[in-house]
Amino acid sequence: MKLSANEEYGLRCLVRIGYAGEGGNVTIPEMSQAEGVSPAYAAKILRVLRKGGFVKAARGKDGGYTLARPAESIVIGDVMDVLGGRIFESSFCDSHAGQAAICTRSVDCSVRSLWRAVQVSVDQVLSKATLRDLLQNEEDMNTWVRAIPGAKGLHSIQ
Amino acid sequence: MKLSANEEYGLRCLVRIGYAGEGGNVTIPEMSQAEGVSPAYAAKILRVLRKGGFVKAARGKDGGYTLARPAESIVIGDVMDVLGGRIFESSFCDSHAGQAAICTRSVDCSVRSLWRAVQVSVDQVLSKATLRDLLQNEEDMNTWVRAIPGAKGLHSIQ
DNA sequence: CCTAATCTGCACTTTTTAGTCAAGATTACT
DNA sequence: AGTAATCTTGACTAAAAAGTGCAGATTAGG
Ligand code: FES
Ligand code: FES
Repeated sequence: MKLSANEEYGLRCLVRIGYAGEGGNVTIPEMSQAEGVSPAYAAKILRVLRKGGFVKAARGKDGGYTLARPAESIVIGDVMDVLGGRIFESSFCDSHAGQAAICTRSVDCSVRSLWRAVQVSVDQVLSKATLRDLLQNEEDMNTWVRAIPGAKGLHSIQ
Repeated sequence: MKLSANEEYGLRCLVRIGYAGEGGNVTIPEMSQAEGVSPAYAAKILRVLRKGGFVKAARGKDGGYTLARPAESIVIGDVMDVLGGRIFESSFCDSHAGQAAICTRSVDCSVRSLWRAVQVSVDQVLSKATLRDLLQNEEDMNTWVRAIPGAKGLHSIQ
């Protein structure tokens, strides 16, 4: 249950494009430099974001990437789904099925229930976060996080 | 942010051993059969659980695996840490640092703040779940999940 | 039309994770 | 002691994810 490289760099690139603001565009060499990844790799990640409909690219001289829509309409949960998939997908239990009583695409599996709970818990945070929320500094972000309704316990973030 | 094979099978094996109850032991061939993985792979996973201190093994004829301590004292969060690591580890931002203003082991990174929030959110569920909780059927488990204090929104689980 | 700056697509290599194999060590039973 | 059932270990192979390379397409500007 770790973040994949795709998720990490993908989100960071998206934030960087968001920073450029309406009309401002960011090129692959710029992002490569800023995030410390190779241009080729940045390009690969950007492709995923583009195919996901979060950014659009302009080719040719003076080209680069821009947000495909306003930052406040880009939900981080959706971005993460595209970049790295979900923790709990029901297909998982089908393909990784065992043979005995529990965990056999069983209608009665407590483990599956737990995964679902974890997924819901994550969604609770990621579905409320938009790119707009990330375009602020860490302190403001922490304030935002503490304000997530129903996310008690997150108060432990300092 | 997907479950790794280690996490999935590891937890399932642990549950299976838990089912055997105090004194009851489960062998590698049995687990292999039940979970639909090869004996060798089951052995590899069990080793992780053993080194993590969750199960203990008895060798020789009539050997097998037993819980190292009572199910209610085995916290699933701890098991997951051993099986697959955590979503947000502060070392991550050091090793994957970029070079520009944001995300450079920066003291001011909103993305990092979000990862922390997600981690806390997951911990909220996994630190409250013990193996005992998993040794019940899915329906009871769902009831348990809904009762997590502060986990509003999890009510959407049906 | 030419050039330089840019994105695009796909195939490739490297690294990590998943999964296998085989030889060895331990124990219960006779 | 001998045998069969069991776990233990480390090295091996296979698959997936991460990361690279390159030839091509697009655009702005002269
Ligand atoms: S059915 Fe998927 S974990 Fe049990
Ligand atoms: S410092 Fe780690 S994501 Fe920004």
